[in-house]
Amino acid sequence: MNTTAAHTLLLVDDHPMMRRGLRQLLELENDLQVIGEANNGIEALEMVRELRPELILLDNNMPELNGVQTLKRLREQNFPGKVLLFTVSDDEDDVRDAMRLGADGYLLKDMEPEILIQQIRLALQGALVISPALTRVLAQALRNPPSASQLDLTDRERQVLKMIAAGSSNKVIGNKLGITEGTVKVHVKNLLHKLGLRSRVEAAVWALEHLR
Amino acid sequence: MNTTAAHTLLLVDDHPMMRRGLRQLLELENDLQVIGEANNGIEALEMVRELRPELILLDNNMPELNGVQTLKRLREQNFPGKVLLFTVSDDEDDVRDAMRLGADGYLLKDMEPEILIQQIRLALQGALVISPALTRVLAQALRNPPSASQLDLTDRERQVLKMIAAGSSNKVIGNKLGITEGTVKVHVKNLLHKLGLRSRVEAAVWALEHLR
DNA sequence: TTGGAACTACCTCTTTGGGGGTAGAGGGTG
DNA sequence: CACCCTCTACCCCCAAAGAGGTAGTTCCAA
Repeated sequence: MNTTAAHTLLLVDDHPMMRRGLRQLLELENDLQVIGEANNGIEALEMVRELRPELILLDNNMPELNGVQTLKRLREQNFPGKVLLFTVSDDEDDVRDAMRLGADGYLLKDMEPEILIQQIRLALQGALVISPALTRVLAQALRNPPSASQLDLTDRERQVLKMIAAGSSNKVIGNKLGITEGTVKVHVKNLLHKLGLRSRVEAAVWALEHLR
Repeated sequence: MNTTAAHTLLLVDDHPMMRRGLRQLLELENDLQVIGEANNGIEALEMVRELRPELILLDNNMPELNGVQTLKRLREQNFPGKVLLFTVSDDEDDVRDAMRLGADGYLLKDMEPEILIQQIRLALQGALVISPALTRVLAQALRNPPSASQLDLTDRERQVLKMIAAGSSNKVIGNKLGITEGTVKVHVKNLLHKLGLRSRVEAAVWALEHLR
């Protein structure tokens, strides 16, 4: 035991096995204490209110509420602790959104466990920790500041986008939403413009990688 | 120690942290011994030749060679051990392909670790182990036998499919492949028919979920 | 109250996509 | 050899997608 109390951590990941691996890894360190695990963003927000962890390890790819969206909510609620994105995605938009929303770090899951421990300690000391593999992505993100990202889509556009990603045609989408095909085309047009994409296929791919 | 030697296992997953969790979990059991870890299908095939494990835990979603494709290669090489798919995907086609290719089990990553141990032991005894959550999917798969699945696509079709999933138009694909747009349309037509899909968007989604 | 954003609907226009067909060249294989 | 598969290329035809525009409604905030 150290003279200071152990730092309290919350793990957020939709894979129990991943949480298991993390917890067992972290419990070997006596200055780090996992005080909770959440399956998704919604659960995480609830647990944060009760447990007040010092640091949250946040997966990005989760159902209900993804990591970036969870981070946004946390900051809106003035959560005072550290938040580290810990995910497989090295997507430029995700990284940029996370940084803009005030993440304390962005670590990739393919890193060595020992490095992860080290980075968590640095983050707890107030450092901004980023996987070295992301330097190119960060530079790129700085070079393209005018990217809108999913956060600027309207509800309707996000709804249409999800249906595009499900493979639906404009006509089918219109029927399901109770609006005309023409109106759907307007939403598609606008959403493509906001995201800087050129076709619904690109939109579908983008949606699968960024939504949920 | 038991009177019999421990069973030898190979872990195949592209996430070091997931392997870590699995290994630490499995090492608590003295009848199970992890003798190797592979990052992807290619590595797994090499390690199998050297290590001859009794059982392989195989993630499906991996770069280079996915789980189902790795299973196919293993069976072609007459690998005598057990092979369990251990993945997040409950996709009907993946499950069906795995079963057709002679998987000894198909387990979902959201299961409880204790259950996983138990299922591995059953598999080693020769049982066919399936996550209960897959019963509906299995029934569905039996009801739709005429699905072709990715395994029947030609190399060219798979190549075109990947470019569709990258958001490329037929014209762009043609340019990149050095063939006419018309020929690309032929490949798209054939590939859509083989996969039972109706548009390139559906194909893109399918590709993202099944390829790599 | 004025302004703006979101959602809706319609218009025209061009490009792209997808189904159907035929067919030739090259590579295996029974 | 004949047969089959793959890849290539072309044809026609029609549906779908996407870019551009105008414009009405509602609702919220300055």
